Amino acid sequence: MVRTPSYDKNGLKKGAWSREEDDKLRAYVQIYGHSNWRQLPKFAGLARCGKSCRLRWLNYLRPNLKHGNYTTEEEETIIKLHQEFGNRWSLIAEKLPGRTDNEVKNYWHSHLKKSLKSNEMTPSELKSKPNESFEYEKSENLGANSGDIFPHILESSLARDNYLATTNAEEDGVPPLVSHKEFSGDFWSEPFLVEDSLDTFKDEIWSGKGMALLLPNFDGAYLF
DNA sequence: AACTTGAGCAACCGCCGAGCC
DNA sequence: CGGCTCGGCGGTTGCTCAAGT
Repeated sequence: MVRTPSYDKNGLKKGAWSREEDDKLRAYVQIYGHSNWRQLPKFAGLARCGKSCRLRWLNYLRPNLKHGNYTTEEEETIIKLHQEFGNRWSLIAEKLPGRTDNEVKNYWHSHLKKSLKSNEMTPSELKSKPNESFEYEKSENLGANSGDIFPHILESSLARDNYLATTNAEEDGVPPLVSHKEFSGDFWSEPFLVEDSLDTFKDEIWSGKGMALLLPNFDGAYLF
């Protein structure tokens, strides 16, 4: 389900994100924010491009994200908004709290698109006939009323929940990240550094004369 | 049991527009 | 005004795994 990690010619890592990288990115963004995605990986100690970090944050690490288990209401909203806006996934995702454009897009392509292609029924209509067999795959030419699509979707959602149960950091026995507010106070003698001062800050760290930057890691701490 | 196929989804790629100099 | 940088977006790809043969 994830790409094999590899390195490009610039030494930047590509492919699946490791738990450690997730922790680093989450910690950094929650402390500093993400005013500059291009510079972020450098300061966060990640061998990733800014775009990759941004995508990972937006699609997976951002707080309040929902995964899997699309409700009938959400499915209907997606269908309705897609009719209205077309492939404007970010626009559609805005109307679905906790959902990302990437997730909506994937859900559309893997579930709703082919469902609607062969069946004009709404999700609620389909769910009201849960015992009908799932036939549309075998009978693409049958058109409307060719089968029950959504039981298949729900089954898939449950499968994804199982997947999440084993990969979700919090459910993995990892404590939730301390919020930015909780870091204020003793954690930083200088809690927030503006972009300009970061370079100096970093230089001092690398030269060994500065203080160590401790970012929270759930197995300890990151030391720059 | 071994192999094949297809679904599902995370992540990458390339383009575009906004903002800045 | 033109060039550059950056963030955002949509399309596509690569990989895993479950189901089917």
